[in-house]
Amino acid sequence: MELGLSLGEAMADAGRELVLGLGMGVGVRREEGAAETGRRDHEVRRELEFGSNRCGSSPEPTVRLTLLPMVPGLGLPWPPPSESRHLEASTRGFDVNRPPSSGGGCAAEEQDDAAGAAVSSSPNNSAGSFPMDDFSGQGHGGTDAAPGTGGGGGGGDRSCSRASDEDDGGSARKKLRLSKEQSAFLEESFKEHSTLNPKQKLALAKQLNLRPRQVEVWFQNRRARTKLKQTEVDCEYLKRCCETLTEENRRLQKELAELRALKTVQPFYMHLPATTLSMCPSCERVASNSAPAPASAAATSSTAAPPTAPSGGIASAVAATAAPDHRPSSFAALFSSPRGFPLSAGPQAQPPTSS
DNA sequence: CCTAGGGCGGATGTTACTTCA
DNA sequence: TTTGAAGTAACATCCGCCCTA
Repeated sequence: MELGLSLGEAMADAGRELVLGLGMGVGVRREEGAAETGRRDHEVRRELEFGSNRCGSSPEPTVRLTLLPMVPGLGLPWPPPSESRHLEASTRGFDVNRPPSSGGGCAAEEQDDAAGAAVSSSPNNSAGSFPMDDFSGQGHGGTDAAPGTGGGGGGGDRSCSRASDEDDGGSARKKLRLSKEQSAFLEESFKEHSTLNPKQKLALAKQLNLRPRQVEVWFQNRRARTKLKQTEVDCEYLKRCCETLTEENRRLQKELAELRALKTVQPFYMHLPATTLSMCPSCERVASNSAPAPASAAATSSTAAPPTAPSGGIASAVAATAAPDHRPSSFAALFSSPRGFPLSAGPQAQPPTSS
């Protein structure tokens, strides 16, 4: 038995289909859809908040976004399209990954934005420094707004104090650390657009005093790690689905056996007024009527609407079939959600257990 | 105080895909 | 229609940095 789980639009965006094999763990089959282009701009909203309410194992705080600084002029970098071109020609802070050049380098820096990203993307040049003088007084000191990492001595500000005085000609690639302001702004931007078009990338790079390549890399890593976390959450959820379905299946098998035994021991049960059960195709609930349908009622009821007290004897069994429980089976409950997969709700949105 | 181990995150290289001339 | 270049996303991986036991 294999259940094809449609994971809803979000998973479709991710271009994969998860196949849940009952009792066999979870297999993830990837399908890199050919129709991926054109949907990239629409997959923003599947960005998830991996907060503590999402998954207990996920340490990523969502409150990080609240650290977005009140920086004047730091709006999101994609104003109406008419402004984008203007932004490209707008003021730009000096390139953080090169020594502050005397004024003659302006032309070269403009080249850096458009095509020069590759030029400056060598490991040597990745030694970034983020003066970030634009940001409200964070800059160099230990007055880091982030209270969390006391030992860090100022998170992103580390990079600010580091790179400018480090060797730029060294062969080892330097690890820059984006400042909290930069990270927060990138996060905010990522919530708006999980992918960037070139204009957005350039605008964001300008505003954050980063190279476009850095912005691009940040978004790539962010997508990758978001997807990784999402995959972990998905797997966890599917494991639980599998467990639930296995338990349901076991219970139904047991119940079927009991009913069959009941049928053989007490044949007069078949002479009772029959109750026909039918599965509503739309809601997957069992409906009953009094139409005479001998011989099939027992089997139908055993598989579709298990009585709440299977061993309660004939009376209880008949009562159960006459007044069927409209609680959907766990299977239906699992997949009756319109999305089919509670991506936004996370594992805490457990399907109702059958017990 | 020192250190090993692990996690995080920025960066790089590769591959596959799409678009366009 | 075919083809090659360019651009980009996805992915795997590297590795510097920081935290913690």
